[in-house]
Amino acid sequence: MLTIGTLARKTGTKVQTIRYYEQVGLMPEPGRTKGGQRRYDYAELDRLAFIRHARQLGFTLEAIRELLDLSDHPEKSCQEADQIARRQLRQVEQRMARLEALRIELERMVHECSGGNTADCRVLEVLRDHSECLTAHDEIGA
Amino acid sequence: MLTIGTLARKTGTKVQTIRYYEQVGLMPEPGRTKGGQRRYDYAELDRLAFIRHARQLGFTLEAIRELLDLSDHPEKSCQEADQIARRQLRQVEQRMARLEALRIELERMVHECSGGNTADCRVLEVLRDHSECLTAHDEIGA
DNA sequence: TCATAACCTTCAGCGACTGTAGAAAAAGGG
DNA sequence: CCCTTTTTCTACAGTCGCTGAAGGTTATGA
Repeated sequence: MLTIGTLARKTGTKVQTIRYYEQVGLMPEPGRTKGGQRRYDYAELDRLAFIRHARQLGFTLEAIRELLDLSDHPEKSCQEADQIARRQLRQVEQRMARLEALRIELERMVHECSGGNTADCRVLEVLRDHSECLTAHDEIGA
Repeated sequence: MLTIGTLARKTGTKVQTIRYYEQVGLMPEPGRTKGGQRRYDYAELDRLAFIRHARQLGFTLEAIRELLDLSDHPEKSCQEADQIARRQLRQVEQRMARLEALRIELERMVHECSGGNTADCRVLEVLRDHSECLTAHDEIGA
């Protein structure tokens, strides 16, 4: 039987995060000691490791919920899990494309900065005048 | 004199967002009609355009606050603005590197999926067993 | 037995918005 | 001038995925 702290250490998770996962229904309500402390078994450790790994790959908690559900039903088709992963891959690719556009623009800004005073700072100038941008970067929060 | 809605349309911002920027001190408190509605002039339009453009380039509101402050003081050195932009560039590059690691892992997952049932789904399998990963992806929220 | 480490619940806060409710103001047409 | 519609107002709750803190209780090892 594992305490929440042990579980946290083994998975690189904060204790509060585990309780949070329980609160939002990603982790089951575990057994308790008669004093009210949570006690976990290895199935729950595996589940948490799964969640953390999926988080590291950028899956949202909602997507992880679906993946866990699929994982709990081995007779279901793999297709759904595959689609969730593909969706995630597309999102990562899109984010990368957007970041690349930003990177180019930022690079141009800092390379053109000659180091005078802000009155003729290229960085500020570009920010002031969008039309100076080469690339379109319309969406915020890439 | 521009209404908040006009300002919103001209800059591609939501009306609430403009009010939010005012609340957090990024936008000044504008003049009001005797009925209490906000009225803006072109200086405020420029300021909002600057903010939105910087947001599109991924700058945080805190960084934008600094950039606006520099922009308001043309006699200051350009160096600070340059450093903020360089910092942002580094962050973008770091995020891209992390996303690239994720992309590789996700691609491998979906390519290996053969389409059976979830019992032997590669996607779920990789998520279950971190040791199957080629790359390290330790930080969450790339 | 007792110190202290780990645990408990509850709630607030982060960043950057977004949405909603309910009311008031402005603008345009008849 | 009146009426309708659109816009604006304030205030507050919700989003995502945690994280931290306050203040109290339980478990553990010496």
